[in-house]
Amino acid sequence: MAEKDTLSKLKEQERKQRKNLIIDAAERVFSTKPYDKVSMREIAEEAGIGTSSIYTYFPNQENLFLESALREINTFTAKMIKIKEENISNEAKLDQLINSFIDYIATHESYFRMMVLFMTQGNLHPDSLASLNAIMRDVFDCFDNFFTNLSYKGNVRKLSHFFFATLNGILVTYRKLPGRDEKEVIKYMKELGAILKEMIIKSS
Amino acid sequence: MAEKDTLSKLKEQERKQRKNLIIDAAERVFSTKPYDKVSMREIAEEAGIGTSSIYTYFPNQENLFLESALREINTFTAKMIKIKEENISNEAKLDQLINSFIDYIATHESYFRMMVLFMTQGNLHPDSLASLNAIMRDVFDCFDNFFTNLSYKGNVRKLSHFFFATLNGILVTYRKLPGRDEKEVIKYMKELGAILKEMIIKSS
DNA sequence: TGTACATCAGTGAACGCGCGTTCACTGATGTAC
DNA sequence: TGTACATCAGTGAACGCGCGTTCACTGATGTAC
Repeated sequence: MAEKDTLSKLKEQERKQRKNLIIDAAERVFSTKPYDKVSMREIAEEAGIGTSSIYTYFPNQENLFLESALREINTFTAKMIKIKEENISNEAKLDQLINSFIDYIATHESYFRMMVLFMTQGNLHPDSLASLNAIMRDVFDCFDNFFTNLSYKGNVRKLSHFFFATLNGILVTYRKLPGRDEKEVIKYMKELGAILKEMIIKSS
Repeated sequence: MAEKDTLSKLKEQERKQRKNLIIDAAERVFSTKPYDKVSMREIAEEAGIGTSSIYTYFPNQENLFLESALREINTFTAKMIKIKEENISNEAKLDQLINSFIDYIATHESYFRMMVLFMTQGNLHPDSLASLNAIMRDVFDCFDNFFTNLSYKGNVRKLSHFFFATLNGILVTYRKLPGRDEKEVIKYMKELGAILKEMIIKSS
């Protein structure tokens, strides 16, 4: 009985590892083009497996994309927590948070676009939606914490929503500026982020 | 000679009218589903013509979608100019501007999503890109005007960019809130818009 | 007025493509005796 | 140790679908004489 349990646990672990290998491959593909141009065939090829093998680990495309996005969001949350624990002023933390967000999303655009899609579209499978909401709650809790430390006087959660929306908006709106290269674009996005910071500091 | 000219002018007008009829049909279809689920066949059916007839007036799908979006943006710009000319305080104007933007976009979601796509994707035909940029310049000029009247002390165009990004972000991010109906969503988006207003007023 | 011809918006059917997904099958590995 | 069997991850080929677009053609309208 106990042996059987550990055996099935091992199998379960193996399964998770292989899922992760596929997600790794997906991540590599996503970094080269917008998510909606990415096909199951391409991810399979990058992972070095047959296309149909993906379906041994993921029931369908939505699920693979979502699990991939969730892993990515978790990575970012970890980054945020690190910033929170740094030994610098709260204002400097806010500054770092904004700039990290911009840097991170700008280099992980597919995930960002995917998340926007998931949030906007609303056709997600209920389970998927629940996972996504749970992870987003973590992100917002993290934001809340920042603003509470800044002793913001209004509704903290609402400010977090506003904060998130503004950063999303900056990224969505100015990702491609005609005639400017990536570096310049990111620089400009950070300038807009600085306006956000100033406004929040003034409101605190 | 003169007759030929007027004749060809008439033809040109007719052509424009028919293009507009197709765009009308497209608008109706776009109001029922996200733009990326809309097909040429569907627009043709709504317009009561054969699918291939669309190609008499538009070279391809991108062009039809873009012209449709441009017409829509112009409508909104006209709305903004109307607000600007109202006989109310500058703060009230800002308030109206934000709320109109949210109302308008929330009920013209396809166009909004399309615009986001056009701006984010950057694969547009150069001519299309030029048209889009021209129209966006008008929009930003309009915003600039508002903020100049508020005697904003910083870089006005940059504030316009920030303003636009934030509104976009609010719309993109909170369009579908799980468990809330459309009315509640719009109300919440306006609450977030109010935060934006407060912050801008404080910065002026 | 009547006739032959030109123009051109509009058409339905078909083309070619890429996609997500399924399915019958393979072959390596583990298990039982 | 050897043999028969079970399991199951992995596979390539195929299915079915919907799409944007093209193309040869039609038929109404206008023009020339």
